[in-house]
Amino acid sequence: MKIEWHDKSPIYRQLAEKLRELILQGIYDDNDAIPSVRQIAAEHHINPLTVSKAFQMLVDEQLVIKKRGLGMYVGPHARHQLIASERKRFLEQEWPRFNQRALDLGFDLSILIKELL
Amino acid sequence: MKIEWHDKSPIYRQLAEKLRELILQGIYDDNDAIPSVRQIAAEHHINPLTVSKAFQMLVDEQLVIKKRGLGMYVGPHARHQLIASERKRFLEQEWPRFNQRALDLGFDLSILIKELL
Amino acid sequence: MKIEWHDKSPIYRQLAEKLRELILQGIYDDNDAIPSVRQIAAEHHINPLTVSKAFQMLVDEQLVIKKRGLGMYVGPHARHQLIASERKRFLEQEWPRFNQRALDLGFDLSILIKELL
Amino acid sequence: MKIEWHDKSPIYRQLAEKLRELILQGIYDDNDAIPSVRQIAAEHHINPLTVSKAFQMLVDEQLVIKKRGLGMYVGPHARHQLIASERKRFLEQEWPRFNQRALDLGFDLSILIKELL
DNA sequence: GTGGTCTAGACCACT
DNA sequence: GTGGTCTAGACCACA
Repeated sequence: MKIEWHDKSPIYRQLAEKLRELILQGIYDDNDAIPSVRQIAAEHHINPLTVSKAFQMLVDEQLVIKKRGLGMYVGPHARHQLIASERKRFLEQEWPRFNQRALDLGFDLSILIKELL
Repeated sequence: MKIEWHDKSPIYRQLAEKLRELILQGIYDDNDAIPSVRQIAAEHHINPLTVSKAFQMLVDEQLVIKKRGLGMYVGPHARHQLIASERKRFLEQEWPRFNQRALDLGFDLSILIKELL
Repeated sequence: MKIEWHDKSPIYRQLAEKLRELILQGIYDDNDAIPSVRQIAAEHHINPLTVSKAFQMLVDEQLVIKKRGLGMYVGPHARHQLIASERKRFLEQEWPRFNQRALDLGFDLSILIKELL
Repeated sequence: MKIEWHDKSPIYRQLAEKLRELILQGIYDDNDAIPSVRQIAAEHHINPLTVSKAFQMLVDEQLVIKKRGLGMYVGPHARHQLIASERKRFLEQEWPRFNQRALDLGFDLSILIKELL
């Protein structure tokens, strides 16, 4: 879990994406507590405000719940919800776009897949 | 060849990407002259400096050659070079990343492909 | 570190060259922060965009690294890299060209050198 | 004698420099006729106006003489004059600058020269 | 605070 | 005609 400083996507998005990944993989399970803003900020040498911004994204997506005075917690059905929404996005957006791209470059995906096995 | 004004990616990148596409498709063939900065700027209601910035990217990638006082020309092996580099990037970066992503979400790509047919 | 306004070479190149020099001499050491675009612009009475252009060159050469929202930093091995590339260019290009030039004009370089001592 | 279109120095300067070189080496000797503007323009696919501009530089330096209705001729003492001025420039400008540059990069010119032998 | 993008308009060198 | 450079000023995202 490293931060790419040299640009690309903003730090707070990188962080949010990584937290989503941890939830998706069940490393942070439903209802688990999440490390505090300060903890994460110190660990990655990030400004705490930036960490907050990442958390806010997750709160807005209802993946994470703020408990006043206690900290952040993974939402009760966060994992299930995350898997569902990601699968939807994959099928509707990533897959067709990727498929088209492969065609444009003259690749036959079914052959590429067979080579993987 | 339209500019998406509300896109997140800057105009000059959009423009560069579209020019790459035109070269890739052979619409601008090797050694062809490319419409002038001012022409493109007028056509799309863009500032000439913005168009210049797009061209500069392509010159840096050696897809386009400047001839002083004359204008921009497609590089001698631009198309071939472009196809090669794109295919390389696809195989080394996009394909593995996409494949991993599908696995994480529990998709079997070979089944998805069969459904396409 | 002065700007030559009446020089043939553009300001942004002069500036880039001067920054390279400062890195080469170790005045800006590896990983150091570099004065901000606005600061340099104010100091030399240059437009910030012009300064940006200079920095962009250095970023492209991987001598300088951008940290989003924070500023520019000298790359981790910038100095070493700079010395190596300059020495290479000297031996491969400047030295043979200069040598040929001296021969054409009928100079014996080894005599010139002795006179220096 | 090739033209570098991809930038660097302007075409007319490149051409003038190359003509100077030919005179210096005695390929165009004193009082010789020089190929016409049109001839050179056709040979190198250059605009005749550009060739004229190069000639004008040489005329201004009194290396070349225009004979109305006849064409361009190498000046009567062109070669001698050229060698003298180039040698002067070499000693006063190129040599010290090159020497300093070598020092900055940590090269010992006298050793480099010995290796040439 | 940082840099990134875009504009409008000016002036320049080159072909 | 071509592109290159520079300015002044605006607005934006990011940390």
